[in-house]
Amino acid sequence: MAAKKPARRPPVSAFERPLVTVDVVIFTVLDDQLKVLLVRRPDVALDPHPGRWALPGGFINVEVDASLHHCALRKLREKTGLQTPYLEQLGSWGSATRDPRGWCATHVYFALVPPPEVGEKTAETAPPGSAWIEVAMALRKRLAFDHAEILAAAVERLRGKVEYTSLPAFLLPEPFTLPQLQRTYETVLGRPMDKSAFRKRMLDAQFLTEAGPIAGDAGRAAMGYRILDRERAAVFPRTFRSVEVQSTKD
Amino acid sequence: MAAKKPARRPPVSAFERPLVTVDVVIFTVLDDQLKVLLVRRPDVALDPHPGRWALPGGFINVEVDASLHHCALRKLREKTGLQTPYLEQLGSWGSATRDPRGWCATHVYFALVPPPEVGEKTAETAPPGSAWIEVAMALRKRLAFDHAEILAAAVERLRGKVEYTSLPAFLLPEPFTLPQLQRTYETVLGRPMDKSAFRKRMLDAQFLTEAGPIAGDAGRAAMGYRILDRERAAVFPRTFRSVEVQSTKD
DNA sequence: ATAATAGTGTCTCTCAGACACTATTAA
DNA sequence: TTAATAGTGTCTGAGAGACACTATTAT
Repeated sequence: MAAKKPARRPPVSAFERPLVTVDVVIFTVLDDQLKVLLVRRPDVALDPHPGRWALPGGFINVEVDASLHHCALRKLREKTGLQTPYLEQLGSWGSATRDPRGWCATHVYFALVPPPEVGEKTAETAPPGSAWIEVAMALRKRLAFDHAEILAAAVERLRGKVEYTSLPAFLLPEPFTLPQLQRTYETVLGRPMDKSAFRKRMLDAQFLTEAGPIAGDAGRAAMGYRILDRERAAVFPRTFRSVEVQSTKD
Repeated sequence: MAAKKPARRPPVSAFERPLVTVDVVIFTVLDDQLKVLLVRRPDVALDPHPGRWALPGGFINVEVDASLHHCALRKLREKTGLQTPYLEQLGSWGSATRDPRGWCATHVYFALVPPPEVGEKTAETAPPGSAWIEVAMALRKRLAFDHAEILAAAVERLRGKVEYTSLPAFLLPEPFTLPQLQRTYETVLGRPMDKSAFRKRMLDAQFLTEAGPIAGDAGRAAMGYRILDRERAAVFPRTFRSVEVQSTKD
């Protein structure tokens, strides 16, 4: 998609154009913790929030980005090298005051990726200037712009959808086992789940396909699975623990 | 929120700024049909889609719009005069090709409003140049830009959420009765529902408050209700007919 | 054999739907 | 008294959770 030089056109709108950015909230599960990829803003005085942690993102490049979605994929690729993440639009945040440089609207995506490959111990495998940070800790930091609010919304959306979808499967490298998947659910939701109910639910939802047994460090080998359709998550007919969720409403 | 004249600033981004618009998908139930408010684009040659039906919306005005949300509220107010609708962000659509005038991103909101007040027969009470159009018919029209795709996404989101939330309550003028609310659910979803299960579900969800009996045209008067919290919809622990929804998956 | 993990069977409780029932109002 | 609508009671079936059970592997 070659971008042509914009030809001369009459002005299409009397209004000043806002700044337009795309940010990506990239989640993974690493060391049994839900983590998010943050980048450090350049430590120069003319940057809006020098040295602060921020979500990866930046201005739309109308010359190379065919669409918002492509722009998000590009930024994700630049940060993680990944080609086929789970990527979903989260929403947009725009106001006169959220960026000191002017009226600015950002389109936010959220991505689920498997943890980075590591040599020995899971550690600093993030690109330079960026880091995988545990979500609760990230929320405690004073992030740049309104990124704390955006991150909170992303975490809420993730936790909410995990209650009734197969989203955590996208946080694992394939093939994975059902015990690994259950552990991922438990990490994201922060509570233990019943093994039998969990397995029934996953297998009944028909979104996995067997990929041969996988041996762990000890005990019986477990069946490996792959996601049938990486384009969309499976939706379960009920949420987990719907009863308790209701009763805690009071 | 007085907008000051933008002072001279150094350029903050080397990139050309995209066009930024806000569109609103406004739903109501009128004559037992789910309808959407559409506006006719001006019938002049320099308009991108002259004479076509489109979603109400337009460019952000950085002088008057404090935020995207305020912009959506303004457009809604301009079209319907309503102050307290249910308003939720649907998503954003942006690409190099969706608007012939240039790279354009639109932030789409969807609103649920009670039907317009009418003198005698429900009919043309929409503002000039606009009309309430039944959703299936609107989807069949060749709308301006990618508004057909956006409308389809809005309808899908609405129908999806209606299965497990109290959203249809925002389509009725208050106070309303449970039979009226059930009829609204049935209109939106296009299928009949069981009265007993419906009532149990609504009352158990604790989002309504009694507002005195309301007499209909015939038969016993029904209890009127108001929404307790107009800022958010109630979420039910299960979807309606989760069993059948599952079985139709095959 | 034992420890460790994977995977299954069974019981119970809750809730949604089906549907028949009662209640209230106007003519 | 009847028609029309509002509202309730009761039964059933499906599925989630609890938890005890069996299965498989390495040492």
